[in-house]
Amino acid sequence: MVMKMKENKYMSIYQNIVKDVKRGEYKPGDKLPSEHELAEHYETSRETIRKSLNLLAQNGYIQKIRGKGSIVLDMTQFNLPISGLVSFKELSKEMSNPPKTKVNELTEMEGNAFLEKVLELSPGEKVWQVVRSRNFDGENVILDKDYFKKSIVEQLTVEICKNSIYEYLEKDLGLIISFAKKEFVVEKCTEEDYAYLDLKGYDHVVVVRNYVYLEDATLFQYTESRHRLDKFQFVDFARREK
Amino acid sequence: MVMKMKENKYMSIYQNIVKDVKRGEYKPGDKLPSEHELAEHYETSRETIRKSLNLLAQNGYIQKIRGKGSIVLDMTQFNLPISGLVSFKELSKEMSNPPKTKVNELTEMEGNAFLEKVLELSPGEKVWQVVRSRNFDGENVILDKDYFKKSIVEQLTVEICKNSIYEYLEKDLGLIISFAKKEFVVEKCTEEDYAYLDLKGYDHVVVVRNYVYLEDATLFQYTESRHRLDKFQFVDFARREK
DNA sequence: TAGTGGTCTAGACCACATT
DNA sequence: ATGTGGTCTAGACCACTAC
Repeated sequence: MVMKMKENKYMSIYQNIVKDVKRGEYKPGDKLPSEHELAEHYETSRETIRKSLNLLAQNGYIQKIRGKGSIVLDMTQFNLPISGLVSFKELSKEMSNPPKTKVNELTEMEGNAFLEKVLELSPGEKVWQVVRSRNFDGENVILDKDYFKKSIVEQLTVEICKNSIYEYLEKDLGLIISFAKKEFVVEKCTEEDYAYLDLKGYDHVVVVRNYVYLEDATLFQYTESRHRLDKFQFVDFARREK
Repeated sequence: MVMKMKENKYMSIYQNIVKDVKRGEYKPGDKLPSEHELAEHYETSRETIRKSLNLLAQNGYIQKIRGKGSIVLDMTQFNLPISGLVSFKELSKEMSNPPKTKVNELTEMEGNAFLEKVLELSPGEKVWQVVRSRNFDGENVILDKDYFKKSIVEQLTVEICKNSIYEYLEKDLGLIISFAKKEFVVEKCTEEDYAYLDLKGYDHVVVVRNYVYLEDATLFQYTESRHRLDKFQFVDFARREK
């Protein structure tokens, strides 16, 4: 779960309670102390506590019930909150057999008609193209095609692409990813899929199209993640918004 | 987008601004009035306005930028917020050629080993099984298998299943769905898929497993939605949580 | 009746962007 | 310096649950 270290009071209280839940201090089915008690314990106001608890609810840790209290949910039911904006690196480091990444292509190019459309490029605008395959247990099962606006990401090296591009963007460039739109669809394999993936006879792939936006609402990245059918999985935790 | 009519101030302000955005009162790229101005205009406190604006941001209508203001996003980019908990009925009514639903099976049964596990049933507990196929343009492309705990949904008729079960649950039974976990995966077709779907030669389906919880955090429904590969689509809008 | 979470207020100070 | 959104406070009243 992506979570910045901010010294906000409500954020640190949130992280504190998450820790308590993970440690088993609070077990599934238990009730948290009331908001009033928590406010007293953390020496803060109730509204601040409520901010922390709302975060816990959003992320599937608790369920708040009016008149009763906040009940700790069974997070193991929601194993791996892969949902949302989690990057490949964060995802893979939780796995026992970590995958290997191979950088097949890293090219600076002008946007073609397709890219101009999906990245809202101005004519002639330059982009980085990164094509990587993800190897799990000796098989290439995911093909990631990333496109970044060069006006925002000026430099990119094979070394960076081998590790986490997002780590580079966030830690080194200071870019802040804010929201993303994902589209899931199944498509026939392309020549590129045949070239870079071990398809094992499958002739379709699950394609995840990802449009990523920065804090100032500018679109800066388009990614196509192409998964061999039998290796695709996605988990989503959705809460009814209030 | 599911949105209850509550007379909460922040909720009605939210709905008001949504209407303004949809009417074109505010256009993509425009800035909303500042929180201070909105508070004055709606004769309320700034915190209440902030609640409304946070809802707008969560649902992809605006992007809030510190020091600058709240910018209206281009919702057409995020066409159909299918994300989250939207039901089939809500989804289908937005389509030009509405699909037909056929109820293949409606049976009251005891939970087998599989259901006991996914629905956390006590031994011998009864469930409703509903098997429906969704017909788009003359082809059966989705097979929905729903399981409801009988202790929560006592009665169920073919008539209800033909329309929206959720409408019945929420409007008639007063059940409130609170959150859900979805799993996406691709699987080989079963005999049932061959029986109820027009598979057009495809031998795999996209399976969406859906675990639905009520307001008091009790699991009450398990659904398996099986989509013919070429007809599967899912859109997700994810915002980095704060 | 007492305790819980949900909403709302009127202020305060802060971090950031613009001028 | 001014204006913006982000955090935080100390209260208030309400709706719901439990006893």
